[in-house]
Amino acid sequence: MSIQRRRERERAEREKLIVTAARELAEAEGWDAVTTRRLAAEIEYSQPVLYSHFKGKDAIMAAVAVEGFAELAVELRAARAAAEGAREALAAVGEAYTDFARRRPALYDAMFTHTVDLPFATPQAPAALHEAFGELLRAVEPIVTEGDDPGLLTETYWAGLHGLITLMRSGRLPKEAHAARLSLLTAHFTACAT
Amino acid sequence: MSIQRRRERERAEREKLIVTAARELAEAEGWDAVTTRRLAAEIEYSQPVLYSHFKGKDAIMAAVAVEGFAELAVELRAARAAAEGAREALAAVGEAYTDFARRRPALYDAMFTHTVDLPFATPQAPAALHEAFGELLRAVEPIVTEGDDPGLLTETYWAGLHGLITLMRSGRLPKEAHAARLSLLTAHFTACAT
DNA sequence: TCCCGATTCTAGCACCGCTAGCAATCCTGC
DNA sequence: GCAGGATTGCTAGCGGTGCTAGAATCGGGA
Repeated sequence: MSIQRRRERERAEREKLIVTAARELAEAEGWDAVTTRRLAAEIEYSQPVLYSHFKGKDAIMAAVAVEGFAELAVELRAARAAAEGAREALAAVGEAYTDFARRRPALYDAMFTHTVDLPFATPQAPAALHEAFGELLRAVEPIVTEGDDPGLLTETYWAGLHGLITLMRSGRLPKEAHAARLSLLTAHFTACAT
Repeated sequence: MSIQRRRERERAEREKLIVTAARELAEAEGWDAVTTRRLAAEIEYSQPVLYSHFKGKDAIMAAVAVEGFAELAVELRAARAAAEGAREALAAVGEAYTDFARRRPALYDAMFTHTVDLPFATPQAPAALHEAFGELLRAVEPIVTEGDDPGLLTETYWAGLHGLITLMRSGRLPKEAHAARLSLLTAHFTACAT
């Protein structure tokens, strides 16, 4: 009876331990440093236990990514709540988004860059993912002009943010002008509105 | 004398062979299939010859990427030349860009996604890279409103295109609405201009 | 106390990028 | 024509990867 419960609890704890260790290792040294051997050593278990919890390394990254979506949603919401007008809110959310990516590059990679076996653009996607996208949506909605689809506009704005981040992070865009590019992007999405 | 020449020529031919084989293999089966062993087998030489031409696998990818930049520049120029007005030209270039990425995903990855040891945002960058960016710039320039920097605006528009492509390719954005998102992006960059 | 089942580990597979050191080849000078 | 020497390309191997089969160990129930 209770023994079963205890085992399930311990198992859940160990799963959490794996995800946390993977995330910390990735944030400290990048995902390349997160090998199954290294991760196993970190949690002080042998390699195969990882596979009794997750299908493979990708699934572990996916679990880390889901954590990230929840945190991103919180940060975006805070940024939007702190801003005054609609334009300011969008700018604040854009800055919060790129700031999240800058502060947590490994987490961002798991969420948006790495190939990871998560359902994305479907209702089956994790709730945290929908929440994060919803925060973006709520920031974009007020500046939608008639005739435009809010969802599509949000996706497009999101793509702009994501493009800025990835191109900058890979050295393809100079870091210095990031703020200028970001405000250009936001300005062009809010222009002609209101 | 001439013997030296012949050797240099043969060496250059083999180098070209490596790059071509890498590109074809990548386009046919993706970059994961391009292992040094596989590539060596493809060119019918042993593995270490690759390292007498290139510092490593990344350098081979970089060489493939440079080929891609040249081709992209050509396609963007053609699209711009075929269009009538400034807005139509930008839309055409945007479509040509995303179409290039759709038709040549592996090439696009080498150019814009993969970490590759190429100088990018500096004058030392390959000429083909500057040409490709120049084509984008020439499409954006006519729609720049006063006060905005054309270079920065081009970078921002480029980031939008790149974000749309990568998020769509990784399944994070549904493929169906791509055309709608692309025209939204272009519209928001041309709005309030002229 | 003993046994059985679940759990965890050891050992190993096939692959990766990359390199040291040897063998064969080809050009040069006698 | 032929030996000597540099160059070239090969074989073999290193340390690493993700992942897994099967042995061993541990815990709970009879």
